[in-house]
Amino acid sequence: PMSTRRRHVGNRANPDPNCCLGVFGLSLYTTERDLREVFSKYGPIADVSIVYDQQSRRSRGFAFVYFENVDDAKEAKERANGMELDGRRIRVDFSITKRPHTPTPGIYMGRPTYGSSRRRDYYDRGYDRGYDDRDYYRIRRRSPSPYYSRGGYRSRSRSQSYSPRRC
DNA sequence: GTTGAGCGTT
Repeated sequence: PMSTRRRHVGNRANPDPNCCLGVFGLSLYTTERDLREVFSKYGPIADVSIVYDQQSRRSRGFAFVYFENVDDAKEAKERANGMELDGRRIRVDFSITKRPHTPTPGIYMGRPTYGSSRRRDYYDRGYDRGYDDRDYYRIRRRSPSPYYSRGGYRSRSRSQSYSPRRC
């Protein structure tokens, strides 16, 4: 029987819920610090990264916010989508990608190929992807944000047993 | 401080 499972990269219209939110339409003057301040209202943040243009060093106007827990990411997506930030209406959605691509080494990393070398494409291609490396931002995770210890961290409704789905 | 769709290679 054929698998009905979708490809994990997903489609762009309906990204599956996950801990990483893409935030689009940012002002060029919004900083990662600003984003952390806003989004930590919904739960602990693992990381925030704005995407910068390589030459100009300016923000490209979008960013990724990594939550520790998917449920907080869901909540943040609902509440922060359409919010105004630094004079711009921001769009918030689950990210379809998980992390920046690993830079390609630029040299052939596969086995030496003698003669029949259809293998080469296989090895070359694999290097640029990296969408599934779930451990990537584990090692980049910083110490918890100071913001949600100063009272802004929303308490769970009715304090029921709550098992966070971590990512 | 461009006026702006976008899913990333510090």
